[in-house]
Amino acid sequence: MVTPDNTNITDTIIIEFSKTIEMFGLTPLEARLFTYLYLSGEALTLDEMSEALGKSKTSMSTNIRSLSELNLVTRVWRKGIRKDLYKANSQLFKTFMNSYISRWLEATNQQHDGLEDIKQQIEVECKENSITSEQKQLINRLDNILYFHTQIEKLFNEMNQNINK
Amino acid sequence: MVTPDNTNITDTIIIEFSKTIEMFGLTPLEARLFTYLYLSGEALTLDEMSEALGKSKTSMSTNIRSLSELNLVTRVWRKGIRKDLYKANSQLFKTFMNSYISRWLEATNQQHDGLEDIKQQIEVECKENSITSEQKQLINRLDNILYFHTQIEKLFNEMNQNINK
DNA sequence: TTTTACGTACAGTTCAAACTGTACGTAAAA
DNA sequence: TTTTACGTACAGTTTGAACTGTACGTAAAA
Repeated sequence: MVTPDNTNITDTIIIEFSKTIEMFGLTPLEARLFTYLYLSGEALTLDEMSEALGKSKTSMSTNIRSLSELNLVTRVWRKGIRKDLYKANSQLFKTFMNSYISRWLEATNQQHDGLEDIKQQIEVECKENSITSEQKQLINRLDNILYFHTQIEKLFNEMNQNINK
Repeated sequence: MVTPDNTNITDTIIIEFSKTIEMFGLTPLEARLFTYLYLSGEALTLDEMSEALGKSKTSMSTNIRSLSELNLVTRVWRKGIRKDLYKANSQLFKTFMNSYISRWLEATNQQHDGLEDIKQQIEVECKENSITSEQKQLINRLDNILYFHTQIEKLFNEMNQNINK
């Protein structure tokens, strides 16, 4: 090896770090794309990413959009350049945690509401008919599930506070 | 509606609650299976689950095994019954959080180690050759990534303490 | 012992998600 | 204005995961 070549090492880091990022719910390609952007340190065009990762430009477009909606990358403007430029947000912990917590809170809130609706429905039916012990048990379980959601929401709200304090 | 029929309501709960459970990284079927077990309240056989969810027995076997490895369901022994019986662990929050945190810690530890190895490798190479500014930047990014892992591990360790206190 | 009933390994199939290439709309450049 | 360069919608293709049925190993029952 005469000239120093960082390609191998960079690739290895990408593979390894992408595994961690996938834990945050990203697809393998989203993860690879983010890591590549992060390591490169600069804002890149779709064509550059496409070239570097060996994937189609369409795929880059789709995946960078996902990352953008998750607030993990940011579009950058530079005068004189017509192409879109994207860079990875560099505050890893804050960036990923905020994104992750938001998704959890949004999703659990949604499902919490859905389950509350179901509970209403049960209560209406229970007034009309007599309650079987089977129904009683179902209501009990449903209450536990609702409480479970409350606990999750509490936990993630606290995390949110801690991370942004 | 003459006879009270909980089937519709139960199905709706399964659909809704499964969405929440999927957030913990379970597949749709794993989620449905767990929810069904949880709502039924009793220990069930593979055949009963297969019948109830309309999926093959093989599929039940595979998925119940996954849930078991995640410590979300427990195998139950009852004398005189040859079939395997499984019940859902009923302490939802504790059960899911412990399972989830374990997976995060295990995974991030693993990847942390992998990245440390890469760092060693870089340091060896840097002694042999002179360090380019590009390499310097790569090392810096890698350090940030390693620190990111440290932060995640710290966070989940703290969560673990809080949940089991 | 033989027979029966069970769980699961494995190969094949089905289905959904990931990915690509083309073709189009749009906005800058000429 | 026309031309060029870009991002992306969309249809088609590929790939991998989910799922099934059969066939087997094992242990209880007869």
